[in-house]
Amino acid sequence: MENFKLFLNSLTPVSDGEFENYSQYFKGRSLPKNNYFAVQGKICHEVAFIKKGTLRTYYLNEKSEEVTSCFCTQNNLTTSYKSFVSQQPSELSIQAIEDTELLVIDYRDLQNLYQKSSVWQNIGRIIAERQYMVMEQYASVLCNETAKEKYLRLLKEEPSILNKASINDIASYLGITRRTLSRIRKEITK
Amino acid sequence: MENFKLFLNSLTPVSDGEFENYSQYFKGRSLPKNNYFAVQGKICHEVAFIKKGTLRTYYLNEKSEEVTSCFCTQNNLTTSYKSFVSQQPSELSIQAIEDTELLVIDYRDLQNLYQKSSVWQNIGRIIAERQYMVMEQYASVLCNETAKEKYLRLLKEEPSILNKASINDIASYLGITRRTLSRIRKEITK
DNA sequence: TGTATTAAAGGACAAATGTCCTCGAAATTA
DNA sequence: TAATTTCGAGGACATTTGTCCTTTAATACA
Repeated sequence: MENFKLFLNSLTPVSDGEFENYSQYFKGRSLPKNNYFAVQGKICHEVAFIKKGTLRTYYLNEKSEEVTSCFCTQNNLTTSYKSFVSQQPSELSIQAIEDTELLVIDYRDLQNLYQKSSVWQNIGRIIAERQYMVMEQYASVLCNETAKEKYLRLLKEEPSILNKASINDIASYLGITRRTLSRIRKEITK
Repeated sequence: MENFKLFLNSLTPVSDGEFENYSQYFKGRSLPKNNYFAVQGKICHEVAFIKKGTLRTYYLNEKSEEVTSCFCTQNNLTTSYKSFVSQQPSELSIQAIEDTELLVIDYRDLQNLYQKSSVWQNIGRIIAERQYMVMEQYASVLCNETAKEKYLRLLKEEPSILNKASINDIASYLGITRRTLSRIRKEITK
Protein backbone atom coordinates (compact mmCIF):
# COMPACT_ATOMS: atom_id res chain seq x y z
CA MET A 1 0.00 0.00 0.00
CA GLU A 2 2.95 2.30 0.63
CA ASN A 3 3.58 3.04 -3.05
CA PHE A 4 -0.10 3.73 -3.58
CA LYS A 5 -0.03 6.27 -0.78
CA LEU A 6 3.03 7.91 -2.32
CA PHE A 7 1.26 7.96 -5.66
CA LEU A 8 -1.78 9.72 -4.20
CA ASN A 9 0.36 12.19 -2.31
CA SER A 10 2.10 13.10 -5.52
CA LEU A 11 -1.30 14.31 -6.75
CA THR A 12 -2.58 16.17 -3.68
CA PRO A 13 -1.88 15.94 0.06
CA VAL A 14 -3.66 12.98 1.64
CA SER A 15 -3.43 12.67 5.42
CA ASP A 16 -2.69 9.29 6.99
CA GLY A 17 -6.16 9.31 8.54
CA GLU A 18 -7.83 10.02 5.21
CA PHE A 19 -5.81 7.24 3.63
CA GLU A 20 -6.59 4.71 6.40
CA ASN A 21 -10.29 5.52 6.22
CA TYR A 22 -10.70 4.86 2.56
CA SER A 23 -7.88 2.71 1.26
CA GLN A 24 -9.91 -0.37 2.26
CA TYR A 25 -12.03 0.26 -0.83
CA PHE A 26 -9.08 -0.91 -2.92
CA LYS A 27 -8.74 -4.69 -3.17
CA GLY A 28 -5.60 -6.59 -4.11
CA ARG A 29 -5.68 -8.78 -7.23
CA SER A 30 -3.17 -10.87 -9.15
CA LEU A 31 -3.32 -10.87 -12.93
CA PRO A 32 -1.01 -13.49 -14.48
CA LYS A 33 0.63 -12.82 -17.82
CA ASN A 34 -1.78 -12.76 -20.80
CA ASN A 35 -4.87 -12.37 -18.59
CA TYR A 36 -7.24 -9.49 -19.16
CA PHE A 37 -8.16 -6.59 -16.92
CA ALA A 38 -10.70 -5.22 -19.40
CA VAL A 39 -12.28 -6.71 -22.50
CA GLN A 40 -13.57 -4.94 -25.60
CA GLY A 41 -17.36 -4.89 -25.70
CA LYS A 42 -17.79 -5.22 -21.96
CA ILE A 43 -18.24 -2.34 -19.55
CA CYS A 44 -15.08 -1.68 -17.57
CA HIS A 45 -16.22 -1.44 -13.96
CA GLU A 46 -12.86 -0.91 -12.33
CA VAL A 47 -9.77 1.24 -12.05
CA ALA A 48 -6.51 -0.38 -11.01
CA PHE A 49 -3.33 0.87 -9.44
CA ILE A 50 -0.43 -1.25 -10.70
CA LYS A 51 1.70 -2.45 -7.78
CA LYS A 52 3.86 -4.56 -10.05
CA GLY A 53 3.87 -5.59 -13.72
CA THR A 54 2.88 -4.14 -17.08
CA LEU A 55 -0.38 -4.00 -19.05
CA ARG A 56 -1.05 -3.30 -22.69
CA THR A 57 -4.15 -1.43 -23.84
CA TYR A 58 -5.32 -2.07 -27.38
CA TYR A 59 -8.29 -2.02 -29.72
CA LEU A 60 -9.15 -3.57 -33.05
CA ASN A 61 -9.15 -1.24 -36.04
CA GLU A 62 -11.41 -1.60 -39.08
CA LYS A 63 -9.03 -4.22 -40.51
CA SER A 64 -9.28 -6.14 -37.22
CA GLU A 65 -5.66 -5.49 -36.41
CA GLU A 66 -4.72 -4.90 -32.80
CA VAL A 67 -3.64 -1.30 -32.26
CA THR A 68 -1.80 -0.75 -29.02
CA SER A 69 -2.67 2.62 -27.55
CA CYS A 70 -0.93 2.42 -24.21
CA PHE A 71 1.48 0.52 -22.01
CA CYS A 72 0.84 0.95 -18.29
CA THR A 73 3.56 0.20 -15.78
CA GLN A 74 4.24 -0.08 -12.08
CA ASN A 75 2.99 2.71 -9.81
CA ASN A 76 0.52 4.01 -12.34
CA LEU A 77 -3.19 3.63 -12.86
CA THR A 78 -4.90 1.76 -15.62
CA THR A 79 -8.48 1.46 -16.79
CA SER A 80 -10.50 1.67 -19.97
CA TYR A 81 -11.04 5.27 -19.07
CA LYS A 82 -13.85 6.16 -21.42
CA SER A 83 -15.79 3.01 -20.62
CA PHE A 84 -15.28 3.43 -16.91
CA VAL A 85 -16.26 7.08 -16.83
CA SER A 86 -19.31 6.65 -19.02
CA GLN A 87 -20.11 3.07 -17.95
CA GLN A 88 -20.52 2.10 -21.59
CA PRO A 89 -19.02 -0.94 -23.34
CA SER A 90 -15.29 -0.66 -23.74
CA GLU A 91 -13.62 -0.14 -27.12
CA LEU A 92 -10.39 -1.23 -25.50
CA SER A 93 -8.96 -4.41 -24.09
CA ILE A 94 -6.33 -4.34 -21.37
CA GLN A 95 -4.06 -7.33 -21.02
CA ALA A 96 -1.18 -8.12 -18.68
CA ILE A 97 2.03 -8.65 -20.67
CA GLU A 98 3.80 -9.98 -17.58
CA ASP A 99 2.60 -11.23 -14.20
CA THR A 100 0.92 -8.29 -12.55
CA GLU A 101 -0.31 -7.24 -9.11
CA LEU A 102 -3.12 -4.69 -8.86
CA LEU A 103 -5.08 -2.64 -6.36
CA VAL A 104 -8.59 -2.39 -7.74
CA ILE A 105 -11.61 -0.20 -6.97
CA ASP A 106 -14.97 -0.54 -8.68
CA TYR A 107 -17.14 2.20 -10.09
CA ARG A 108 -19.73 2.23 -7.36
CA ASP A 109 -17.19 2.37 -4.56
CA LEU A 110 -15.38 5.18 -6.28
CA GLN A 111 -18.59 7.20 -6.67
CA ASN A 112 -19.11 6.54 -2.98
CA LEU A 113 -15.68 7.84 -2.20
CA TYR A 114 -16.40 10.97 -4.23
CA GLN A 115 -19.59 11.50 -2.20
CA LYS A 116 -17.96 10.95 1.14
CA SER A 117 -14.73 12.79 0.72
CA SER A 118 -13.85 16.00 -1.05
CA VAL A 119 -10.22 14.88 -0.93
CA TRP A 120 -11.13 11.94 -3.15
CA GLN A 121 -13.33 14.10 -5.32
CA ASN A 122 -10.26 16.25 -5.79
CA ILE A 123 -8.07 13.26 -6.57
CA GLY A 124 -10.57 12.16 -9.21
CA ARG A 125 -10.41 15.54 -10.90
CA ILE A 126 -6.63 15.74 -10.75
CA ILE A 127 -6.27 12.26 -12.21
CA ALA A 128 -8.57 13.17 -15.08
CA GLU A 129 -6.51 16.31 -15.66
CA ARG A 130 -3.29 14.28 -15.69
CA GLN A 131 -4.70 11.68 -18.02
CA TYR A 132 -5.58 14.50 -20.36
CA MET A 133 -2.10 15.96 -20.29
CA VAL A 134 -0.49 12.60 -20.99
CA MET A 135 -2.84 12.03 -23.91
CA GLU A 136 -2.18 15.52 -25.26
CA GLN A 137 1.54 14.79 -25.20
CA TYR A 138 0.97 11.45 -26.93
CA ALA A 139 -1.12 13.08 -29.66
CA SER A 140 1.45 15.77 -30.21
CA VAL A 141 4.20 13.17 -30.57
CA LEU A 142 2.18 11.09 -33.01
CA CYS A 143 1.41 14.15 -35.04
CA ASN A 144 4.80 15.80 -35.24
CA GLU A 145 7.53 13.26 -34.97
CA THR A 146 8.85 10.91 -37.62
CA ALA A 147 8.91 7.16 -37.09
CA LYS A 148 12.55 7.31 -36.06
CA GLU A 149 12.04 10.16 -33.62
CA LYS A 150 9.16 8.32 -32.02
CA TYR A 151 11.21 5.18 -31.59
CA LEU A 152 14.12 7.12 -30.10
CA ARG A 153 11.71 8.79 -27.69
CA LEU A 154 10.39 5.41 -26.58
CA LEU A 155 13.95 4.18 -26.17
CA LYS A 156 14.69 7.14 -23.95
CA GLU A 157 11.48 7.57 -21.99
CA GLU A 158 10.09 4.05 -21.64
CA PRO A 159 12.99 1.67 -22.31
CA SER A 160 11.53 -1.01 -20.06
CA ILE A 161 8.72 -1.51 -22.57
CA LEU A 162 11.16 -2.68 -25.22
CA ASN A 163 11.99 -5.92 -23.40
CA LYS A 164 8.43 -6.68 -22.47
CA ALA A 165 6.34 -5.98 -25.55
CA SER A 166 6.49 -7.57 -29.01
CA ILE A 167 7.75 -5.72 -32.06
CA ASN A 168 4.24 -5.79 -33.41
CA ASP A 169 2.80 -4.07 -30.37
CA ILE A 170 5.58 -1.52 -30.19
CA ALA A 171 5.10 -0.65 -33.87
CA SER A 172 1.37 -0.12 -33.50
CA TYR A 173 1.95 1.88 -30.32
CA LEU A 174 4.20 4.20 -32.34
CA GLY A 175 1.69 4.36 -35.17
CA ILE A 176 4.04 2.75 -37.70
CA THR A 177 4.29 -0.64 -39.38
CA ARG A 178 6.47 -3.52 -38.31
CA ARG A 179 8.48 -3.08 -41.49
CA THR A 180 9.30 0.53 -40.70
CA LEU A 181 10.26 -0.34 -37.14
CA SER A 182 12.53 -3.07 -38.43
CA ARG A 183 14.28 -0.58 -40.70
CA ILE A 184 14.74 1.90 -37.87
CA ARG A 185 16.14 -0.70 -35.51
CA LYS A 186 18.62 -1.80 -38.15
CA GLU A 187 19.70 1.76 -38.80
CA ILE A 188 20.21 2.48 -35.13
CA THR A 189 22.29 -0.59 -34.32
CA LYS A 190 24.79 0.23 -37.05
CA MET B 1 -26.04 32.82 -20.24
CA GLU B 2 -28.75 30.45 -21.42
CA ASN B 3 -26.42 28.41 -23.65
CA PHE B 4 -23.88 28.19 -20.87
CA LYS B 5 -26.53 26.76 -18.56
CA LEU B 6 -27.49 24.22 -21.21
CA PHE B 7 -23.83 23.32 -21.63
CA LEU B 8 -23.39 22.69 -17.89
CA ASN B 9 -26.58 20.68 -17.71
CA SER B 10 -25.33 18.46 -20.49
CA LEU B 11 -22.51 17.49 -18.13
CA THR B 12 -24.41 17.04 -14.87
CA PRO B 13 -27.69 18.37 -13.48
CA VAL B 14 -27.30 21.95 -12.23
CA SER B 15 -30.31 23.46 -10.46
CA ASP B 16 -31.41 27.00 -11.30
CA GLY B 17 -30.46 28.05 -7.77
CA GLU B 18 -26.98 26.57 -8.05
CA PHE B 19 -26.55 28.29 -11.40
CA GLU B 20 -27.77 31.68 -10.13
CA ASN B 21 -25.48 31.48 -7.09
CA TYR B 22 -22.31 30.93 -8.97
CA SER B 23 -22.66 32.03 -12.57
CA GLN B 24 -21.67 35.54 -11.47
CA TYR B 25 -18.10 34.29 -11.31
CA PHE B 26 -18.09 34.17 -15.10
CA LYS B 27 -17.44 37.53 -16.77
CA GLY B 28 -18.31 38.49 -20.32
CA ARG B 29 -15.48 39.46 -22.67
CA SER B 30 -15.19 40.36 -26.35
CA LEU B 31 -12.18 39.09 -28.26
CA PRO B 32 -11.96 40.63 -31.75
CA LYS B 33 -10.49 38.61 -34.61
CA ASN B 34 -6.73 37.96 -34.35
CA ASN B 35 -6.60 38.86 -30.64
CA TYR B 36 -5.20 36.40 -28.15
CA PHE B 37 -6.86 34.60 -25.27
CA ALA B 38 -3.61 32.91 -24.18
CA VAL B 39 0.00 33.51 -25.15
CA GLN B 40 2.87 31.04 -25.24
CA GLY B 41 5.27 31.57 -22.34
CA LYS B 42 2.69 33.21 -20.09
CA ILE B 43 0.61 31.43 -17.49
CA CYS B 44 -2.97 30.97 -18.65
CA HIS B 45 -5.10 32.14 -15.73
CA GLU B 46 -8.49 31.63 -17.27
CA VAL B 47 -10.98 29.23 -18.79
CA ALA B 48 -13.50 30.55 -21.28
CA PHE B 49 -16.88 29.40 -22.49
CA ILE B 50 -17.31 30.48 -26.11
CA LYS B 51 -20.66 32.21 -26.58
CA LYS B 52 -19.87 33.03 -30.18
CA GLY B 53 -16.90 32.74 -32.50
CA THR B 54 -13.92 30.45 -33.07
CA LEU B 55 -10.45 30.20 -31.57
CA ARG B 56 -7.34 28.45 -32.79
CA THR B 57 -4.86 26.83 -30.41
CA TYR B 58 -1.29 26.43 -31.63
CA TYR B 59 2.32 26.09 -30.58
CA LEU B 60 5.67 26.57 -32.25
CA ASN B 61 7.59 23.40 -33.08
CA GLU B 62 11.39 23.08 -33.11
CA LYS B 63 11.46 24.64 -36.61
CA SER B 64 9.41 27.57 -35.27
CA GLU B 65 6.44 26.63 -37.41
CA GLU B 66 2.99 27.14 -35.99
CA VAL B 67 1.30 23.80 -35.33
CA THR B 68 -2.44 24.07 -34.79
CA SER B 69 -3.60 21.59 -32.20
CA CYS B 70 -7.21 22.61 -31.81
CA PHE B 71 -10.05 24.72 -33.11
CA CYS B 72 -12.63 25.66 -30.46
CA THR B 73 -16.09 26.75 -31.44
CA GLN B 74 -19.33 28.13 -30.09
CA ASN B 75 -20.78 26.52 -26.95
CA ASN B 76 -17.53 24.88 -25.97
CA LEU B 77 -14.80 25.67 -23.50
CA THR B 78 -11.29 26.75 -24.31
CA THR B 79 -8.14 27.23 -22.28
CA SER B 80 -4.51 26.29 -22.37
CA TYR B 81 -5.48 23.34 -20.25
CA LYS B 82 -2.09 22.18 -19.05
CA SER B 83 -0.98 25.68 -18.18
CA PHE B 84 -4.23 26.47 -16.44
CA VAL B 85 -4.32 23.28 -14.40
CA SER B 86 -0.67 23.43 -13.36
CA GLN B 87 -0.41 27.25 -13.38
CA GLN B 88 2.82 26.99 -15.34
CA PRO B 89 3.79 28.98 -18.47
CA SER B 90 1.75 27.98 -21.48
CA GLU B 91 3.26 26.10 -24.41
CA LEU B 92 0.22 27.12 -26.41
CA SER B 93 -1.21 30.31 -27.81
CA ILE B 94 -4.93 30.70 -28.35
CA GLN B 95 -6.09 33.23 -30.91
CA ALA B 96 -9.53 34.26 -32.12
CA ILE B 97 -9.87 33.56 -35.85
CA GLU B 98 -13.11 35.54 -35.98
CA ASP B 99 -14.80 38.04 -33.66
CA THR B 100 -15.52 36.12 -30.48
CA GLU B 101 -17.60 36.53 -27.33
CA LEU B 102 -16.51 34.72 -24.18
CA LEU B 103 -17.58 33.99 -20.61
CA VAL B 104 -14.41 33.87 -18.56
CA ILE B 105 -13.51 32.59 -15.10
CA ASP B 106 -10.08 32.89 -13.54
CA TYR B 107 -8.12 30.22 -11.73
CA ARG B 108 -8.67 31.53 -8.21
CA ASP B 109 -12.39 31.93 -8.64
CA LEU B 110 -12.66 28.43 -10.03
CA GLN B 111 -10.75 26.96 -7.08
CA ASN B 112 -13.16 28.91 -4.90
CA LEU B 113 -16.08 27.39 -6.70
CA TYR B 114 -14.62 23.93 -6.21
CA GLN B 115 -14.33 24.65 -2.48
CA LYS B 116 -17.80 26.02 -2.11
CA SER B 117 -19.77 23.61 -4.20
CA SER B 118 -19.47 19.91 -4.80
CA VAL B 119 -21.62 20.39 -7.90
CA TRP B 120 -18.85 22.51 -9.39
CA GLN B 121 -16.17 20.16 -8.15
CA ASN B 122 -18.07 17.50 -10.03
CA ILE B 123 -18.31 19.65 -13.14
CA GLY B 124 -14.54 20.19 -13.01
CA ARG B 125 -13.91 16.47 -12.94
CA ILE B 126 -16.39 15.71 -15.69
CA ILE B 127 -14.90 18.39 -17.93
CA ALA B 128 -11.43 16.93 -17.40
CA GLU B 129 -12.81 13.50 -18.25
CA ARG B 130 -14.43 14.85 -21.42
CA GLN B 131 -11.32 16.69 -22.48
CA TYR B 132 -9.45 13.44 -22.10
CA MET B 133 -11.90 11.53 -24.27
CA VAL B 134 -11.77 14.15 -27.01
CA MET B 135 -7.98 14.07 -26.95
CA GLU B 136 -7.94 10.28 -27.04
CA GLN B 137 -10.13 10.36 -30.11
CA TYR B 138 -7.88 12.97 -31.73
CA ALA B 139 -4.78 10.86 -31.02
CA SER B 140 -6.41 7.77 -32.43
CA VAL B 141 -7.37 9.62 -35.61
CA LEU B 142 -3.88 11.06 -36.06
CA CYS B 143 -2.39 7.65 -35.55
CA ASN B 144 -4.60 5.50 -37.74
CA GLU B 145 -6.06 7.53 -40.55
CA THR B 146 -4.44 8.61 -43.78
CA ALA B 147 -4.20 12.25 -44.77
CA LYS B 148 -7.28 11.88 -46.97
CA GLU B 149 -9.32 10.15 -44.29
CA LYS B 150 -8.46 12.85 -41.80
CA TYR B 151 -9.51 15.57 -44.22
CA LEU B 152 -12.78 13.82 -45.00
CA ARG B 153 -13.43 13.47 -41.29
CA LEU B 154 -12.89 17.19 -40.78
CA LEU B 155 -15.18 17.90 -43.73
CA LYS B 156 -17.87 15.79 -42.10
CA GLU B 157 -17.45 16.58 -38.42
CA GLU B 158 -16.26 20.18 -38.35
CA PRO B 159 -17.12 21.67 -41.74
CA SER B 160 -17.49 25.17 -40.31
CA ILE B 161 -13.73 25.23 -39.65
CA LEU B 162 -13.01 25.02 -43.38
CA ASN B 163 -14.36 28.49 -44.11
CA LYS B 164 -12.76 30.10 -41.13
CA ALA B 165 -9.22 28.76 -40.94
CA SER B 166 -6.38 29.06 -43.46
CA ILE B 167 -5.12 26.11 -45.49
CA ASN B 168 -1.90 26.25 -43.54
CA ASP B 169 -3.66 25.95 -40.19
CA ILE B 170 -5.94 23.17 -41.38
CA ALA B 171 -2.97 21.20 -42.69
CA SER B 172 -1.05 21.45 -39.45
CA TYR B 173 -4.18 20.58 -37.50
CA LEU B 174 -4.43 17.39 -39.57
CA GLY B 175 -0.73 16.70 -39.11
CA ILE B 176 0.03 16.93 -42.84
CA THR B 177 1.75 19.45 -45.11
CA ARG B 178 0.08 22.13 -47.16
CA ARG B 179 1.20 20.29 -50.27
CA THR B 180 -0.54 17.09 -49.27
CA LEU B 181 -3.71 18.97 -48.36
CA SER B 182 -3.66 20.69 -51.73
CA ARG B 183 -3.43 17.29 -53.48
CA ILE B 184 -6.33 15.92 -51.45
CA ARG B 185 -8.54 18.91 -52.11
CA LYS B 186 -7.86 18.61 -55.84
CA GLU B 187 -8.65 14.92 -55.83
CA ILE B 188 -11.91 15.43 -53.94
CA THR B 189 -13.31 18.20 -56.12
CA LYS B 190 -12.94 16.05 -59.26
C1' DT C 1 11.85 -35.26 -30.29
C1' DG C 2 9.94 -33.81 -34.40
C1' DT C 3 6.30 -30.89 -36.37
C1' DA C 4 3.66 -26.87 -36.50
C1' DT C 5 3.17 -22.22 -35.35
C1' DT C 6 4.63 -17.70 -34.45
C1' DA C 7 7.88 -13.78 -34.38
C1' DA C 8 11.36 -10.92 -36.32
C1' DA C 9 14.31 -9.37 -40.13
C1' DG C 10 14.66 -7.79 -44.40
C1' DG C 11 14.27 -7.72 -50.10
C1' DA C 12 11.62 -5.64 -53.90
C1' DC C 13 8.55 -2.66 -55.31
C1' DA C 14 4.51 0.69 -54.82
C1' DA C 15 2.18 4.38 -52.75
C1' DA C 16 1.92 8.30 -49.89
C1' DT C 17 3.84 12.27 -48.34
C1' DG C 18 7.35 15.87 -47.96
C1' DT C 19 10.54 19.47 -49.95
C1' DC C 20 11.46 23.07 -52.85
C1' DC C 21 9.95 25.75 -56.17
C1' DT C 22 7.03 28.75 -59.39
C1' DC C 23 2.88 30.96 -60.70
C1' DG C 24 -1.16 33.69 -60.43
C1' DA C 25 -4.95 35.61 -57.73
C1' DA C 26 -6.32 38.11 -53.85
C1' DA C 27 -5.46 41.12 -50.16
C1' DT C 28 -2.87 44.80 -48.16
C1' DT C 29 -0.50 48.99 -48.05
C1' DA C 30 1.95 53.11 -49.50
C1' DT D 1 -3.81 53.13 -58.29
C1' DA D 2 0.48 50.77 -58.29
C1' DA D 3 3.60 48.15 -55.72
C1' DT D 4 4.14 44.70 -52.34
C1' DT D 5 2.94 40.91 -49.69
C1' DT D 6 0.32 36.86 -48.60
C1' DC D 7 -2.05 32.79 -49.80
C1' DG D 8 -3.37 28.75 -52.24
C1' DA D 9 -2.55 25.61 -56.25
C1' DG D 10 0.32 22.63 -58.19
C1' DG D 11 4.97 20.77 -60.96
C1' DA D 12 9.21 17.95 -60.28
C1' DC D 13 11.65 15.17 -57.65
C1' DA D 14 13.27 12.95 -53.18
C1' DT D 15 12.25 10.56 -49.11
C1' DT D 16 9.61 7.99 -46.11
C1' DT D 17 6.64 4.57 -45.22
C1' DG D 18 3.68 0.77 -46.48
C1' DT D 19 2.57 -3.80 -48.79
C1' DC D 20 3.64 -8.25 -49.90
C1' DC D 21 6.59 -11.79 -49.62
C1' DT D 22 10.48 -14.98 -48.17
C1' DT D 23 13.72 -16.65 -44.91
C1' DT D 24 15.32 -17.86 -40.52
C1' DA D 25 15.07 -18.49 -35.73
C1' DA D 26 12.51 -19.13 -31.72
C1' DT D 27 8.64 -21.09 -29.40
C1' DA D 28 4.83 -24.09 -28.55
C1' DC D 29 2.86 -28.53 -28.63
C1' DA D 30 1.45 -33.13 -29.31
